[in-house]
Amino acid sequence: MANPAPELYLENQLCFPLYAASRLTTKIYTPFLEELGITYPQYLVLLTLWQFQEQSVKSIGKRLFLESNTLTPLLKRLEQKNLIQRIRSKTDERTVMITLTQAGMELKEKAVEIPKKIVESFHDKIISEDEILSFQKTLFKLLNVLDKKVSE
Amino acid sequence: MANPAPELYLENQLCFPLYAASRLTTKIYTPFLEELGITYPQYLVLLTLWQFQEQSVKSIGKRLFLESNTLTPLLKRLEQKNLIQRIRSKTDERTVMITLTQAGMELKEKAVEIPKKIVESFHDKIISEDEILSFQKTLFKLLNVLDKKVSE
DNA sequence: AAGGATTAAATCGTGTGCGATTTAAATGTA
DNA sequence: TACATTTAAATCGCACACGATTTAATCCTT
Repeated sequence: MANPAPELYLENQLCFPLYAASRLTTKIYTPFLEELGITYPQYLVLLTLWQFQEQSVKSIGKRLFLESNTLTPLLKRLEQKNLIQRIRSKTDERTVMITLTQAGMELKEKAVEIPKKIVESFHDKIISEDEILSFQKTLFKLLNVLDKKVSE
Repeated sequence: MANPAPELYLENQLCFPLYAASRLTTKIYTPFLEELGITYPQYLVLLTLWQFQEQSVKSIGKRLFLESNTLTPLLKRLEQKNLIQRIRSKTDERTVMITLTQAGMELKEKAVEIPKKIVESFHDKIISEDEILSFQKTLFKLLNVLDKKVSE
């Protein structure tokens, strides 16, 4: 038996390279985010707030595919860093609204530099701009399909 | 100011959809892996052992882009489930060799069914087979570039 | 052969992820 | 209006990830 079960080979998987690439890209972000004193998931939460302003925990979760069990502690950490405020809604006491503090809003100015630096550090001729764009397109399509599958 | 800093939009990021898609695909695997009594990272370790046989912790880490701080506790859990053995090498006492137990080898027969089931559950006409293949190709290229960048 | 440098695992602490459950508020319906 | 149902956060426990450090063994150079 030369090579049984090639369907189980790492290089034939889709999930494994997604998993590995996700972790490695996070690693690329880390030194830049350390300068802002935040982690990658915390950065994602701030991205949603910078882009969409005040939001409930639920709403942030929908955008990032996360739930309160992950977000609540993470948001408390952002609150302790004085970047956000957590305020229980008066009209519906079940929901907690998240708003940026002044410091949270100001952090955006520093964050704007990050994507540029990341892209610069990626001047690698192995992958063309076009290839990345069509890759990104499929990635978002995949994300959509996965989201539907998971919530079935 | 209509729409400041579009470079910070979630939909313009590459890392975010990777992060989300990775987590969602893991979620798709979970119910299948639960039947085998293992987690997704544990499944990946078993994949390397099924494919490449006996290996050191280091070697498994190279293939999965993980280090001993993650692998050691994970491997101890696999050992407790009686799926692998951890044996310190006689020729180089620094390295720990990981081998499959009989139960670990036999689990492969069950695992072979998983990729089929996943693919089946993905019969979604939004993404063609070709698109997935070229996506996978770019993904592995990206993984390569990232790995180089990270280890710089 | 001695001693510093390197290497492989392990350990430690912090921060996610997430399934499952709990708590409390709002909603729907008889 | 009562009361079951639904919903939003929070809580709990477990398993990763990973930076930083420690421990022990091997290698390298003189």
